[in-house]
Amino acid sequence: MHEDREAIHKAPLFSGLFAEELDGLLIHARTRQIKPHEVIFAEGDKAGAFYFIAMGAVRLYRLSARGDEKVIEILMAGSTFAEAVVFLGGRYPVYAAALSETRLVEIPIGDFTRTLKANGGMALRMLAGISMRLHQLINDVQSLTLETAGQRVAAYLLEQSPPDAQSADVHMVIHKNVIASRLGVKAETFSRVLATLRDLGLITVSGNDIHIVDRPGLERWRASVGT
Amino acid sequence: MHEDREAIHKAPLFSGLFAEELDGLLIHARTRQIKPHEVIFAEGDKAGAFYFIAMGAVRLYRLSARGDEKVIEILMAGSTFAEAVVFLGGRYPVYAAALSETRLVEIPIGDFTRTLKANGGMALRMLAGISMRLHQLINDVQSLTLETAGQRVAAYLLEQSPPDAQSADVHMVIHKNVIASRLGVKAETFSRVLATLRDLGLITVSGNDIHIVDRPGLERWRASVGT
DNA sequence: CGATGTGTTGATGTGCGTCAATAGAAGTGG
DNA sequence: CCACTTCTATTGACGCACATCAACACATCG
Repeated sequence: MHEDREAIHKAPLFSGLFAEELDGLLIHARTRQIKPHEVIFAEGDKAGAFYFIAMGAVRLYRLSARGDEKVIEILMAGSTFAEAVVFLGGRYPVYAAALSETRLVEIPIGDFTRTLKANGGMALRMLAGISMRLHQLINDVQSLTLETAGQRVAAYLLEQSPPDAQSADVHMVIHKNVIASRLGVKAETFSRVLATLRDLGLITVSGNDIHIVDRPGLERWRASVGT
Repeated sequence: MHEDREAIHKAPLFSGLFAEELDGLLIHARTRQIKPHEVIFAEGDKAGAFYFIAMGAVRLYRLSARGDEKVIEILMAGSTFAEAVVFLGGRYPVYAAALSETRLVEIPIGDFTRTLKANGGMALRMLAGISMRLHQLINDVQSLTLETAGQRVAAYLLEQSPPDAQSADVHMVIHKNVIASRLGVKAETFSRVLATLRDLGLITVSGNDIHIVDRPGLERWRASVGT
């Protein structure tokens, strides 16, 4: 049926569904091809669907009154987003835009509620997924208020690499200003932090590839200084 | 059965339950009396229960490595909290402490999952509740990164009063440093912002009571300046 | 009435944003 | 394949919003 049917079935939210249930959900689904920077939906838009990312990447963000942007979340292929919108009065609470050439599967929320009610397991998986994002946001709030810019950047590098490694490589697929905004930091500051980490011999940078030379050292730096 | 049974039934999460279902959930519930400042659970504690506030108030917070505190949420009587913990690997992601003399109903999560699975409506209400808090946290993240301290304080005053009123009264039941932390601001700064708003004739302050003299003016101040 | 806790106000410091200039990297077209 | 534009990233100089440190005013309470 859908070209991305298999990939969709692997998404956490849908993984427990029977084939027929999934097909039912996808009956009215359609594929959308999105160009880089193209806006998928705007904050305040009437929400009629949620999305699965078959290919590409998406950023969710908010705009301030003055037009400044804060990236709330960066999503890669295989993720779903805006599922929770079903419960938020039918308006999207954020903007969504493509970071690169992206293929989305747009799933109308139509009778999604009914599906959820009928399928207890799916409701639980959705609760699990939303709870994790809740937890993530709590972490964000904490680090935005209690940690320095340096600590947030260090934390980002650390969580992008396996916890128990002595050294590791981080490949930044997306533009640095997007990552910076996600971390609640200006691009310039992000750049400066990487520079000091490089000068300390904790990392090496070449283009979009960061090599963490001394992971334990980076952890220590994060805990102690952060500046 | 439970002395607070009626109040519990009014909580959003439980309002749709049949009497027997509620009773089933409360079989193993017990009441806890908590003194001001007493810690209910700590971050990282093994999570065995969630809570209903029958009386009093509770703050959820995080601690930084240096011991600084950020209040994530302030909860009043009639609210439930830590429901989502069922889906978070069994550890509380925050601290919880009483703000005043407080009576809690502690509900073991034991067969909560089973109840959820059986009762589709309850799962949906829980999804709705968690989604709202998700939305709230997105707002927090945005205002922490894109708004000034003054704007956050103004926003707080505005959301504590009816939207369409010309003037209004805000009674601050809890200590100002707790509110300040909730807003991501130091107590001194909170105090200073209130002082400038007073000097501008937008509010008057007497003890824990704030009178908003000119709500539209406060909205305008928030939008324009915030400093 | 001292003691302890909570809020206000002043003086000073600083982390990070802002503004600006430059260097690369990448894409475009002849 | 090379000029030319355009975009992203880096680095420096500077300023400001807010934190920090500190002194004081006022409560409340034993």
